[in-house]
Amino acid sequence: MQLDKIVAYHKALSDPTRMRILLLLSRGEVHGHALAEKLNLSQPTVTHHAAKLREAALILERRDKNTVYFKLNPEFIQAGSEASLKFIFAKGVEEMEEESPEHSLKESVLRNFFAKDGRLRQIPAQYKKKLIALQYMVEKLEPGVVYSEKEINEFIKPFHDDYATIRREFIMHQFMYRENERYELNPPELWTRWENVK
Amino acid sequence: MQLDKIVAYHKALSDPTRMRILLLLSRGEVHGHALAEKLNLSQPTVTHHAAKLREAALILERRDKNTVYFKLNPEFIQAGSEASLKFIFAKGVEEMEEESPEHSLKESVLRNFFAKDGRLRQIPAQYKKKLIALQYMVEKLEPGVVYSEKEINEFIKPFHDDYATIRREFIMHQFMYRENERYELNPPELWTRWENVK
DNA sequence: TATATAATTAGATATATATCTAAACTATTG
DNA sequence: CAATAGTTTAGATATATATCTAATTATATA
Repeated sequence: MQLDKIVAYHKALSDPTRMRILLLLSRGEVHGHALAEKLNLSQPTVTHHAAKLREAALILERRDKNTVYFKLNPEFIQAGSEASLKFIFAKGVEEMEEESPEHSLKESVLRNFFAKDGRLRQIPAQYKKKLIALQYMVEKLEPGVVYSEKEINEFIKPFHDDYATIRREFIMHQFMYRENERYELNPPELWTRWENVK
Repeated sequence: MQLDKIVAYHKALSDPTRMRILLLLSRGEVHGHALAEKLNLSQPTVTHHAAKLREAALILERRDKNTVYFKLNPEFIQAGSEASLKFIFAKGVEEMEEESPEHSLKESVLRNFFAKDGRLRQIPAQYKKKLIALQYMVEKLEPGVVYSEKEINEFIKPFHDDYATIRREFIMHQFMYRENERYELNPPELWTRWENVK
């Protein structure tokens, strides 16, 4: 299920009146007039909420003579709940897409911004290019190792004198995280990817 | 969990931006600035959504220097989902409360509105009393039996001549339901209870 | 065919909320 | 202490929505 559906599901359930309607329906079919009566609401208000619940497929209806009977659609109520959890906890299911022929950009940045001795001539001003340069450097750090701020500074200095700015950018774009002066590489899934920049 | 909490839970999840924040957090801690950047939103907007998620206890925060890191609170995300389903499907858990000393009212209505031969002198105008009279009659029907409209009319006639009105009231207040001219008693949990009338 | 009943639609109103910019606050750093 | 960076607060705006009354539609009944 995709974002919109899941949001619609929660929107349908995010109103106390609609929740009470569902509770009333849990004992069996109830018609519109009876709902209005039991909730102390006008019938148009019930129609309004019924429409919302119907759009989210949380209730079913049948008509007999003039009267419309509502009942729960339990499968969909449950399904929405499950889809929602799956969506949130779907760690990295859908993010490992492209890695496409933008290699060319990467190569040109590495060629143009880094000298033969490996020093960074200047910090790229263009966002995409800056991310490429940062990622290039950060990939030379050891995953899992905890660095002190001083060690990070020493690591950066051979690339560029303005180690403070670069260290900050490492944090800013999620290449690293920091806790009590101690720095550690983030898993690559967390990095802000230049491939994803519009 | 009570209504308000459950509604608050779904409200927190009923916005696409907040859903995307949770998705980003599912890979690990992310700080506010990075969220704003990845979602293309201003930082105040991120603060706004973070507050909503925090109020619903769906995320946790830690501060390091100037930076606030967010992460999921998975237990509460799951708990809300479960509580929500339990609430909706809690058939009749909490509705079997009172049955209190209002017996007096019931007795007085039965005494005053029904003659010794069992006929209903008149349909009570007062809502509460009308419900008492209707329930008294309807309790003489057999649960599970399917009646034709004609049979219902014949059943009512000994009580009162205006069987059409009374038959309609049976449906209206959920004592019975109707499908294709066939009438059947509803389970008592569905009846509109005079005990619950304000 | 006229009346009655249940539901829906239309339109109005009031409240809520998602977003932004600008200003203020809180640490951190030089 | 001055400047910087990340966050939060305040205030404005635009959109969404829960509710109501009045009018309309749909179906049933006399």
